[in-house]
Amino acid sequence: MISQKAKYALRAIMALAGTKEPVLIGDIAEQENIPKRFLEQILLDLKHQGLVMSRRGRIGGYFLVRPPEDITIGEVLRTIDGPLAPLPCLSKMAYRACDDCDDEATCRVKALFADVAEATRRALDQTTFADAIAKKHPLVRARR
Amino acid sequence: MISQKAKYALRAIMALAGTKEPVLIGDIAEQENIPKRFLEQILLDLKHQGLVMSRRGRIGGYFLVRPPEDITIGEVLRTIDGPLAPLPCLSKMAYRACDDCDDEATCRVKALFADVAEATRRALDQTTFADAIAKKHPLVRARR
DNA sequence: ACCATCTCGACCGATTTTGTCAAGTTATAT
DNA sequence: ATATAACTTGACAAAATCGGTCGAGATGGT
Repeated sequence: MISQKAKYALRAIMALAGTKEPVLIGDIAEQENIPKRFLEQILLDLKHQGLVMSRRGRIGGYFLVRPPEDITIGEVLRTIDGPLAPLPCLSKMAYRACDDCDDEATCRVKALFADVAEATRRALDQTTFADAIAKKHPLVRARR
Repeated sequence: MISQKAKYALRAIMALAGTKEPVLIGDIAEQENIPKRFLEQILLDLKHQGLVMSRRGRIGGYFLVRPPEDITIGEVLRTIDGPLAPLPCLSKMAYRACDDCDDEATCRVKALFADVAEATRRALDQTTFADAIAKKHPLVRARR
């Protein structure tokens, strides 16, 4: 399960996907029904990660750095929820040894999850926001 | 990331995979370095789910109901960590509407995750414990 | 210079995670 | 029979995470 925070982040990005003009935090919050002060944090995280940019002052707001078809779910989830691998030792982007693993080379848990981790990584890093917008209505799904 | 509890459960099952004789909780706990009282809870959950059975009294212990090659990671993870879909509305086994979703049919978040959910489900439900034991050493991995 | 807006860090209650413990109940070897 | 090793249940609790709030300040268009 993804976190509520991640869900907000995804919705915020989709709210920005329609326009090139900066959008106010307040407008995104209202449109997507997200607590404003919480959304501020989220957008800040996305900004630090380089997914969005902001302009200050009057007529300020947030906007996407790249077009929606170049942004993957994986990037957003990693930014908000942290590593997406099932085990720290299987994370490509944020490798970390498991606390209780003495010999990673022969760890059966790691072996068990190797293919799973690869499959989910591929899925997450291949799905872009263009896909979501394209198949807005499940009944008229478009194949990529 | 899977929980520590799930990791314990997986290791416990692998500890049972070698024999048909009942294995003592204490022995599993010691061998796999799992807190005993905690492991009791975990095994109980697995038992309620029908993955393992137990015998009481002297010469008691736990043992697998099915052979390792018929037990998938998905079953264990669902038992211990709950639904494995990224969104409640995408769970096949434990469907639940998202709290904040007014129209599921046009929900862009759901659309975004449709393929991801399917990919991870397939991976989790196709990987069995036989696979893990087979490729204990990553260097001599066997293809299924 | 103004002021809407973004930025930063601290804080906070509720829930989940990761266990621990006590008091039973059950089965079986002897 | 009965002692005993083992399973079962439920309550409890410290620590981490989640979901969100708040105050004060920095920034930049007009």
